[in-house]
Formats: sequence, C-alpha cells, structure tokens
Amino acid sequence: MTSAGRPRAKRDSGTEARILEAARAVFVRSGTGGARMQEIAAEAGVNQALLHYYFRSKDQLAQAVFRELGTRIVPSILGAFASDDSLDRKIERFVHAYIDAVRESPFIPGYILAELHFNPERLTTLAEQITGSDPANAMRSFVERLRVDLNQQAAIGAMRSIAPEQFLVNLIALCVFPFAARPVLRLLLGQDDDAFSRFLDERRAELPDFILNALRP
Amino acid sequence: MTSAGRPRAKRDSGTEARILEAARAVFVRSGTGGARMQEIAAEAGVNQALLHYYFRSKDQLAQAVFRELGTRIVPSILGAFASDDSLDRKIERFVHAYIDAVRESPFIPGYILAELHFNPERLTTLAEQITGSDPANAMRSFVERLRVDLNQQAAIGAMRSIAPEQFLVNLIALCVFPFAARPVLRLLLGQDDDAFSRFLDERRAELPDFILNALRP
DNA sequence: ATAAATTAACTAACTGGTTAATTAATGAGA
DNA sequence: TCTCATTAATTAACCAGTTAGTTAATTTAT
Repeated sequence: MTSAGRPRAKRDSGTEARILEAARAVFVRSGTGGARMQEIAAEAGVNQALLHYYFRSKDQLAQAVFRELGTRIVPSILGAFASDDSLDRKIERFVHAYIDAVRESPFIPGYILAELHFNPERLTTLAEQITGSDPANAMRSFVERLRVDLNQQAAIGAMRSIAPEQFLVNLIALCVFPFAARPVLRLLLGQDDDAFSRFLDERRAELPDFILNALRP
Repeated sequence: MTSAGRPRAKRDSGTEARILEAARAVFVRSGTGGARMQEIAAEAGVNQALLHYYFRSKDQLAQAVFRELGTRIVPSILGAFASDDSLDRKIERFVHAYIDAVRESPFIPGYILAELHFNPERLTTLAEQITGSDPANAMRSFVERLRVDLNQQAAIGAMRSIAPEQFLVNLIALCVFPFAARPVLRLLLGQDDDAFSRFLDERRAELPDFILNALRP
C-alpha cells in the first residue's frame, strides 16, 4: 500500500501538475482577470470540472500559480545576500543569480509585477510563505543588516553613503526592469529574441561594475 | 450658428470626460481584463449604454484610457532629451521630470507596464501616436544620437564607454521601477504614503549623482 | 467493494453589447 | 417670437453568448 491509506494516482497521475502548468502559461500571458478557465482546461487537455476538482476556484488556482512562480524565484536571488561574502561580491552574485534564474522564462517578472499591481494583497500571502509569517519584520532586520554593511563601507571610505532602501531599489530595478519592460525594448529597440539574449549577456557582465562604480566615493 | 451645422453640448456636457475619468480609475486599478463596464458606468454615474454610445466597445474605451495616460507621460519625459543640454544635465532633467510627472499619480507606471505585458500590441498604437508613424525608426535615430553623445564623452575621458541601449534601460529602470514596485515597497519596507513621498524626495536628489557616478571612467 | 479520478451535461449569474423610446438643445421658417 | 423638424444625449429594458462553478454518472486502480 502507499503511505497512509491514501489511495493515490489512479488513472493518469500528473494531472494536477499538468493543470498547474497550463494555468501558469495562461495566467502569465493573460493575467488573472483576462484568463479563462476553459482555456486552461483546454491547454491542459482535461475537462473544465477537473480544475475545480483540484483547485476549488479560479482565484485559488491563480494563487497557486502565483505562489509557485514567486517562491521559485525569490529565494534563488535572496540567497546571494545570505552568504558572508563581501558586499561587492554579494552584488555581483545577486545580478548573476537573477539574470540566470529569469532568462529562460523572461515573462515571469512582468507577470509578477502586473499581478502585484492589480492584486497587491497577494504579496502578503507570498511573503508569509517565503519568510514564514511576519515578512515585514524579516525584511526590516534584513534592511538593518544591509544598513550596517553599507555604513561600514562608507566609514572606511570604500563607498559613498547611501540609504539601504535606495540601494536595494536601485539594485533590484536594474535587474528586474529589463524583463518587465521587454515588450517595450522589443518594439522600440527592435530587439528580437536573439538580440535580447545578447543584451542580457552584456548586461550580466557589465551591470555589477556599473553598480559598484556608482557607489564609489 | 456653430461651426458646421453640428449641434453640440446638449444636456450635460462633460459626460464623455466623466466616463473617461471613471474608466481611467477602474482600468488602472483592475486592468482591462479585470475591469467591468458596469463598474465604470456606476463610477461615472451614467447608464451602461452610454459607455457604448461614446466609445463603441470595452476595448476601444480601454485603448482610449491607455492612450491618454501614455501620451500624457511619455512626451514630458522625452522632452529632457530633446534639449541641447550637456548629457549630465539631460540625465538630471530626465530624472526630475519623470519623478515630478508621476509622483501625483503613482499607479500609472505599474498600470502601463502591466497593460503592455498582457497586450503588447497596444505599444505599437501608442508609439505611432506619439512619434507619428514609424516609431521603430524614430527610436533608432534617437538611440544613434545618444550613441554619438556617449562615445564623445568616452573619447574625451569624461565617461566610461557604455552601449546606449544599456544606458537607456538603466536610466529608465531607476526612474520607473520604484513606482511599478510600489506595492512591494509598501509591504516589505513598511512604507506608508508619507514615507514613500520622502523616499521619492531623497531619490530625486540623489539619483542623478548615482547615475553620473556610475558612468565615471 | 470502495473510493479517487474523470467526464458530459448543466445552470445560474454575469458580460459586453443592442434597441427602441424619451428628453432636450438647436436652428429655420412663419 | 413662437412653432417645429432635426439631431444629439440619455435611459430602461433586453439579448445572446460566456463564465465560473455544480452535479450526477462513469471509469479505474486497489
């Protein structure tokens, strides 16, 4: 028998995963408001009722997708700051980790940003999920640690003084924005997929220097 | 008589404007997919049929809102680059113009980015509207002019060498992202409206230096 | 036999959009 | 200046199609 009297995986196991995958595709390209359950069912190759069988409602399905994508990306990039590397090195690791993590699914940042704009309450759920309840507090202590780091660098004359909030926003902006604004770049700079990829290569190599240089005293 | 046998402004002129205003509010907070015509009608205080009387369809109404917001912001910030100031000064003007233009309606960048993510084709229409057909070409010549500027600064040793595309993305990212990511900042950094406003003041003052410093050789 | 997985068919509510009728400015002519 | 036809503005009621969600029956692994 399986684990706990729980009869599992009858006909075609993996259905739930297939549904989630289809939902991800549809939600990412259409948003929660624009997505249609029917379209998701079709893309998953199942009956529409199955979506409700596995995920009670459209909203819960949307939340599941959002949670999955959010928790997949955030930790990978936060990891760079968990190490005890030098600040210089942390910045470089962050930039590389983010670009590497996101480049194979470049619509995700735009989707997450959009979804957060229209449903800001989702952030609470997501943040609790990641930090384990009380995200604001976890974040505050993170920011304070960063403040100490930055002040120390400023004290020894290695960096100019900067508020940790400004620093964080700058760092994240420079990483996230090119993805979020990809449709704009595509049209306005005439970037096809290939050009965008080269653009990212260049960026990955140069961005850490750009940031460190900006912080030079 | 009026201009051309065209009887104008009967009962309550300004209805169209009121509808557009209501539509703006609803679309900005819910997106095209999430918005409901009924909600817009209610917010405008008119019958739902009037929305169709003035703007044939939901899509056309959404486009009208998008166009209005897009054309309101873009030129004001592009203006900074039209001048013949020094590059340093252009950067400063751009940062100031953007923050000043957007700070009183801080959801607009998030809305525009989200809308472009889900309906990238809207960008074409908008860009044509602003540049007067053939936006890709207008943009290319703009980028090339910028390239010359940047190369010149690099040649005289005033700046490090940087591709105009990277430069543009950096500049815009640093300006736009704080607004687009506002819900995140609000929760994660615990910023209320007031704290956000102070954050913007600080940013407006420091960001030009940050960018110029990053470009130092 | 049992219970999970899956489906076809359905429904109740809602959606964007239409229609036909009503109201009120406007300008032309008597 | 007083009709009066004309035309724009506005509404209530309606419609057809779609939507998320349900149900009851069927399949299938154990």
